[in-house]
Amino acid sequence: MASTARIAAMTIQTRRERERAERERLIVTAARELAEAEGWDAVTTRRLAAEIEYSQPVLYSHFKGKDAIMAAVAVRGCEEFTAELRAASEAVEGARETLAAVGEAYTAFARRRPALYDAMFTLRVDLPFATPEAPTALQEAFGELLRAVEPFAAEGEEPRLLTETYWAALHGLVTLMRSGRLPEEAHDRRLALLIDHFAPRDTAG
Amino acid sequence: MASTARIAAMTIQTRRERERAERERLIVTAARELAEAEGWDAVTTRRLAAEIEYSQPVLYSHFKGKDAIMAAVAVRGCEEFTAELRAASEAVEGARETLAAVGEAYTAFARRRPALYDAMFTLRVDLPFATPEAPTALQEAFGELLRAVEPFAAEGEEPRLLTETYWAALHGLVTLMRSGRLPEEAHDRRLALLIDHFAPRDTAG
DNA sequence: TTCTCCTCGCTAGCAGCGCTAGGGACGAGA
DNA sequence: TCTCGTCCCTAGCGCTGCTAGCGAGGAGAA
Repeated sequence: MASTARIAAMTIQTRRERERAERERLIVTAARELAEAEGWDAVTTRRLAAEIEYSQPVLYSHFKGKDAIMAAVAVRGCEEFTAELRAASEAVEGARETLAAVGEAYTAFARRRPALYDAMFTLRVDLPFATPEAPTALQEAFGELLRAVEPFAAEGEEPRLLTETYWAALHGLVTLMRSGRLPEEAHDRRLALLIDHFAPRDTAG
Repeated sequence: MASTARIAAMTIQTRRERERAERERLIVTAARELAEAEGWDAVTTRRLAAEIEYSQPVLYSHFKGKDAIMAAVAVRGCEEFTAELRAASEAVEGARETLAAVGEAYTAFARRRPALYDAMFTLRVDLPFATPEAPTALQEAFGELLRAVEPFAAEGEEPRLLTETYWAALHGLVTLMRSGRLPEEAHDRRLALLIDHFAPRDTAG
């Protein structure tokens, strides 16, 4: 009896935990969809609560605050992002082609999923970066960039730093364009220039 | 009599316009100082109104809204920014050294005046960019960059596009670092790598 | 000089934000 | 069946950007 009672208690608890986890996923998905559809400004706690058909305080029983929800969306986004970079790099042969493919995949992702990109790389969000505690997905995304850039690190250049620089350049292109500070129409040519300068046509590829 | 009356009216009107202009400058300066001291989040209309010792609605008689105030701060910032880039480029000789000096001045400005930099290049602000209507100061800043990058445009490369690309790279370095996504400590080395890739050591400079 | 009008800056308030305190319903376990 | 504990909701706080509408005070006319 005692054992069945404990088993029953455990199953109930298990079910509750399962339901809670499900609801948490629901929150993250809703936040992401709302952000992608109408931008992060439209993602208010009230709106999000209405979307998941719960009251506002429920959000705070899952996440510390709005930032934490955005961070969760960002982590999910990183997984997709990594997959796309990987697919792009695996679809081509040669170091130069890989660098180009990754660069194109990067900017394409940012333009296709601006809200996701912002959560990951633009907005202030309490996610650890560039430390061992950084989310795995994030580290893997950086790893994909690293694999593409590494072949072009000259003697004595640290591949990590070169990758960070390439990443920064891609990020700059994307953000300046998205904020209207660079005209969209020349994006492909700017990207080509960038790639040319990291992978000169007469070397390595 | 009629003419003196009209002259008197004109001087009164002139004085008022002068006072209005002065107050407008006061608003912009206060906004800038507050932003530099405590960040843009601290620049609320109430706080700003208190700072200039007027009530909130006065702000709206000068500017359409908070965004317009930030845009005004940004324009002022551009003037300083341009001056710094110019000073940096004039202080050195040689194309490569100029490119490096401008790059360093750029990132140094962004790190020393983060609030100003954000208003100019990061935050959403209704300033026209990359069009003939863009503020003169902005166009001059770009011109300084262009002068530095131009010598490194290869045959058939458009200097404007190459400049935009270099700008984007600098912007990416700065923003990723400022948001904690790139470690500060390696900034100089990343910047050096970037410059190396835009001005190869065995050419032009 | 007096009166009228008009300009200008104020008080007060709106809708919406992120976030939280506290109570009430409902189910679990005795 | 009763009690206890969990969970979620209502209501509200202090803040945001922004605005309507009034009242004082100076400008211009008589």
